[in-house]
Amino acid sequence: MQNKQAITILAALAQESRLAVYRLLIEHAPEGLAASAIAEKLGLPNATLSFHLKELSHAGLVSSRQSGRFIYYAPVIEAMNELIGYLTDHCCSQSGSSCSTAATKCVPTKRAVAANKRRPASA
Amino acid sequence: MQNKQAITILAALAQESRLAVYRLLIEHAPEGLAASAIAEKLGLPNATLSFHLKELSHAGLVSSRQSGRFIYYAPVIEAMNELIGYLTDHCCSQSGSSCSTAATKCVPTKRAVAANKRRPASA
DNA sequence: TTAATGATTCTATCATTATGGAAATATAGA
DNA sequence: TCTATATTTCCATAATGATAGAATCATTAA
Repeated sequence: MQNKQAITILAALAQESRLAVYRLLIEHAPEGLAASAIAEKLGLPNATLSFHLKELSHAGLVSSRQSGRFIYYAPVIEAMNELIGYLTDHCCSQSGSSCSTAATKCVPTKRAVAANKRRPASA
Repeated sequence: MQNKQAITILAALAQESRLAVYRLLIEHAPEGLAASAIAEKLGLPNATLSFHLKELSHAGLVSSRQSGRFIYYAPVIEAMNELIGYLTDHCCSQSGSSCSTAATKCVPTKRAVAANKRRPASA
């Protein structure tokens, strides 16, 4: 992960509405939710939600796929895993001590992967 | 972890200088570094660094301890662990699928804990 | 107490981001 | 086509954040 990319991701999440959107999408991973469903659940105006979804997409935190008149947004788990690595890697490496680090592994089950393939969520 | 706290932490890290400071401190965990050492390594003016260190402290991401004329800053690992949990918990819980999640465990070794006790880094 | 060093606060300026109404752009069904 | 629905873009306003020089505070040694 690059420095700029990490900042983009962190900035994308450092906003109340976007953080709420992301956590909502995490719950609904891997299929995701339509923009209209997100707006309803979070009580956000369409324009505001669209603005925030663009930010999240640009950061690579969510992907989108069109399905009829609906656009489904889903979280990109790998982006989060890379961010966590960027933030926690090399802990204690410059001191006499050391840390035991373990990357977060939020990996969909085989069943979930299959479901995702049936409705792919490409950016 | 509370919503507001997560946003405070994310916003603190979503800035180039602060992210660089944090990652530098992670490398130097658990003892940390003096403000002057951070400023020198990152090429930041004192006033600017002080401003950013205050932000990181306020977010609970770093702690500080005075030692003579130096103030040492060290990362608060537990804050990062809580943030990661806040961002990744309940993944897939609302869909038919499920995720295997694993919290990052950046835990100092016994030896590191002992070293930290000898030079405590209280906020 | 004086001088030197480390660190923070004050202050003004500059830059970025959030908000949401209104208009514009798809898409699907009749 | 025409219409309703889903979503995005445009835009102006408001709010927040970053920067760093200068002044100030804190600590230590002489």
